[in-house]
Amino acid sequence: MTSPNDAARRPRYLQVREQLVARIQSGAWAPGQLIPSEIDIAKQFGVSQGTARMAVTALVAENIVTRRQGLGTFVYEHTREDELERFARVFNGRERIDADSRSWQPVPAKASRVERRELDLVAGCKVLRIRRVRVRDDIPFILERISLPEALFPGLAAHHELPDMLYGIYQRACAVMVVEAEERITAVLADRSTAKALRIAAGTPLLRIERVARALQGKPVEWRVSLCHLSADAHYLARLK
Amino acid sequence: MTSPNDAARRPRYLQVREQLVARIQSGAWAPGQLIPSEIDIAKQFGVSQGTARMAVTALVAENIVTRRQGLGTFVYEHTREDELERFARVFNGRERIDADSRSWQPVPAKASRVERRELDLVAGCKVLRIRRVRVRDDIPFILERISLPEALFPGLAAHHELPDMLYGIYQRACAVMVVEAEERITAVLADRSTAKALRIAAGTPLLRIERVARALQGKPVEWRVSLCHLSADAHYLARLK
DNA sequence: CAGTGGTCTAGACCACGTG
DNA sequence: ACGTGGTCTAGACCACTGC
Repeated sequence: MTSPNDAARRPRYLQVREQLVARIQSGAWAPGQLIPSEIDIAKQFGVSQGTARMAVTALVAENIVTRRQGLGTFVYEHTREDELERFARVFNGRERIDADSRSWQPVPAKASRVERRELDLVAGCKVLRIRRVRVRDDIPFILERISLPEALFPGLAAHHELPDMLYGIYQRACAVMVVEAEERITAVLADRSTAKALRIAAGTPLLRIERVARALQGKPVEWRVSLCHLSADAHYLARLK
Repeated sequence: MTSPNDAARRPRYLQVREQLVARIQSGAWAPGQLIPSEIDIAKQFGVSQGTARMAVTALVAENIVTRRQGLGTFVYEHTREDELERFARVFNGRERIDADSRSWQPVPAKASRVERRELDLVAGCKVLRIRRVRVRDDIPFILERISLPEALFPGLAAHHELPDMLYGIYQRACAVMVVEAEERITAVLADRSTAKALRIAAGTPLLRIERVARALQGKPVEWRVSLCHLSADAHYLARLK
């Protein structure tokens, strides 16, 4: 049954979707937590199971929620494996490269012009900066600079040793759920300091990957620039559909 | 009602999906053609509209078919705009770069070892090779080698001038529908002949993009290697979800 | 076993594009 | 006005998981 004075004529299932997002965003439903069954959702919102299901399906498509048959539907939780699968696009032959990383402690600073633009911040905002080298079999191959809006990541500066995959930390320690990212890729030559950090010759061609990661509502929450020295048959893999 | 002796217990909607794919693959429904309405499909296969709809939804997700509200559902047709949107990932600032191309006529040849591996061909198979330079404002910026299994592209060698976007031609002239692709990306230095073709200095860093495009059933139908000279704020854009 | 998501039905009405 | 896809209902049974 559709109510007579329908709010802006938005489909019911999208309205339900929005309410569900709100509960997740508010933290009422924590990462990894079981959310109500489709039938319960239907009852709570006064819609049929089919409509509740459409709402949940939308969330699944956005990676906000995960369905497990026979178990239930859970708030998406970043795991190491998951983050590798979704966000680590550098491969060695057919194998995904998983790296270790050696990072400096996050450093607070006033956001630069570029940081303000990429992270959608106003003048005067502060950021946390992380620098690190990612290694594979003790061989450094990615030099990385990461910037985060300080306001969204309270307490992160206290972390001394950060893991290689960060989005689990963002989610658990700071309640920031990364749901998508864009990467802009170019080819550059290693300058002297980069070459030194990666233990290669200056002038070696590198892949420069600039990523902006976004949370719910498309809010940019991380800007990172990675300089990658790809050996032999290593490459960045993109899927086009 | 589900029949008692259900074929391999595959969901009905997937069985319907398969039948629809078969009709498209056979050419019974041509590119751009209107396919039967969901209600007609439901009647033809003896299922409800909901089930027919699930089958069509699966095809939409695979880019095999396109829904247009109020009009109907159509077999996917590669247009220039569409191919740009889906497959041209090189941008200049926020704008997608659309190029012109100057191509040599396709040349038949015996498939090399690499071509056999990438295109999944047996020894002795032949390929068509296309070489071209893609230009923007009369400035060459991509040098490209393309290999196609000759068996799938009869008559293509007769084409003298090929457009920059090829998948429309593949589809209309050769009934090959590209539905997905993978790109492996690395950074390389321009060698002498590449530098000459792109009118740049040898040793300039280039983006090397190696693409395998696939048709229905995951069959590889095109292998291409692009060497891209990206100026100023040009870049390759990847979306991660 | 009970409860979940996954599939499926047989309807209904709405929103949209074309004639 | 008509036919399309888009939304929605109120059921049903199946397949899977954990207890």
